[in-house]
Amino acid sequence: MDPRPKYKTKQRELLLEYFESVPETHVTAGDVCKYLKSHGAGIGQSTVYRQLESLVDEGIIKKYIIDGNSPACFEYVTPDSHVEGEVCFHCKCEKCGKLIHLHCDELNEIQSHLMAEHSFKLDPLRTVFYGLCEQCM
Amino acid sequence: MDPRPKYKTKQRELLLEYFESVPETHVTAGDVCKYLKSHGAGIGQSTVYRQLESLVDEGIIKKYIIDGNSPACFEYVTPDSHVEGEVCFHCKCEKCGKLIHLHCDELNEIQSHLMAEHSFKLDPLRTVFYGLCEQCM
DNA sequence: TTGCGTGCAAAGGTTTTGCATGGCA
DNA sequence: TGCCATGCAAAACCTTTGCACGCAA
Repeated sequence: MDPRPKYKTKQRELLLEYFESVPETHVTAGDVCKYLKSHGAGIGQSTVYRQLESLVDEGIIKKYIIDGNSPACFEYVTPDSHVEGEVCFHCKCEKCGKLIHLHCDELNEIQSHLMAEHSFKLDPLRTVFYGLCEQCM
Repeated sequence: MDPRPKYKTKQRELLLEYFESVPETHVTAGDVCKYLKSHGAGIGQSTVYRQLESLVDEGIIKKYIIDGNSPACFEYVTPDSHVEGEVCFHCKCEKCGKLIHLHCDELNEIQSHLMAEHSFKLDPLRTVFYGLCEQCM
């Protein structure tokens, strides 16, 4: 969006390192704080929140709002997912609360279908499928 | 699903009346409290939250999470969207807030697909597709 | 040197919970 | 009568903000 000038700080590097070390994983702001603290590299929580916001703006990580009351989830956007344009969908079990994320081509068709037939541009970042997982059924 | 409504209380009726009086509108828990209070029928806020949760479970109202930090929105689901045997999906425009009801066989395939390929039992009552409507695109 | 980034603590706002009381069936 | 629902206040929770200090460029 806007190429805002950024300082390269130690805290920012630590965050990036952490995210790169856990690809395909949803982490919360609290997770980040706890992890860094337990590794002797504690960062102030306000810094974590502020950096997360920046990284989202820059498109380096993605923010997911799974549920209004649980904390927001962040996930590293691997460089090759830009190329493939792969969409990630999320399923949340209403019973056990488990979060499942799907990379499925067939589900991508939902987007095309909604766009073509219903003129609706689906936002995979916000949309979550609720239901029951295998164990809870 | 499960016979959720147990008692018919005055507070529950007030809430239902209110929602029926403002169809096609999204209101927050705070709006409900304020409205009822200004009409001489104040209800404890915990009751409001607890009833809202029940009504959502029963499919009478829908809950929308537009943004993680702003309060959740609720909206009355009109009875005609409860056409028998038909599954109703909901799309919510993130920009103008418009709610779109979809009765589409193709979308029913999503359920089958999720069940067959991902062992996930989709709950159409709870699930909302977020995105942008035609006008807002 | 400039001014953004950081960290601490405190505030902010929404939602949940504990517990005694009240009301439906 | 037996439970469930209610209401109040307080707690819990995530996130943001104010302000002084530190650090990158």
